[in-house]
Amino acid sequence: MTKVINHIKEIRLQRGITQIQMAEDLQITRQTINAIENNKYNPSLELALKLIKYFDVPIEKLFYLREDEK
Amino acid sequence: MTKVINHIKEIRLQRGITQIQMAEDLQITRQTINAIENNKYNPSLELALKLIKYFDVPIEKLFYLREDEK
DNA sequence: TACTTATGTAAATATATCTTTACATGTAAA
DNA sequence: TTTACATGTAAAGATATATTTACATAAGTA
Repeated sequence: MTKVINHIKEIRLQRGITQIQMAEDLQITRQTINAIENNKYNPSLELALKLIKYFDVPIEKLFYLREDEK
Repeated sequence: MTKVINHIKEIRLQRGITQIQMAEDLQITRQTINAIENNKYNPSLELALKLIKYFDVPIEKLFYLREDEK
């Protein structure tokens, strides 16, 4: 079973940005950021592309696939 | 308004792969491939990452954001 | 203590993504 | 013409993604 892993929280903290700031910058809700950081669900492709642009990092620094048991 | 543009059909045809072949390789339905190629909806992030891996191209060759009127 | 800020979380709701089944069209080959 | 193959499409249903509103906690500070 394949899962998407994200490193949004680490990168956000490295840069000293709050969830609130991110939510405002990206025009989404803070709860969406929080849910994604805490792996409640994956962002849509559109939001993922915006996140890549926002942090200006190559995609593999933010997201990658992991093969899991079950 | 932001839209996700994809170049899956072009790259698939360049490589001489059918929708049916892709669907089998990626373990999804042919209708999903077709719908994405014809912009009925965007792939999930998980499927987008699998597509990048499948074609072995940088993400910007497959997907990018376009700012649109309305 | 009281106040503020950042974060985690929950429920209800709306919309998006994907599957299954099915039918249609176009093209190329026998 | 008939057959096979690739593609487009539609409806119903399941699950995922995202928003809104609201409440909670922890840490830092006045």
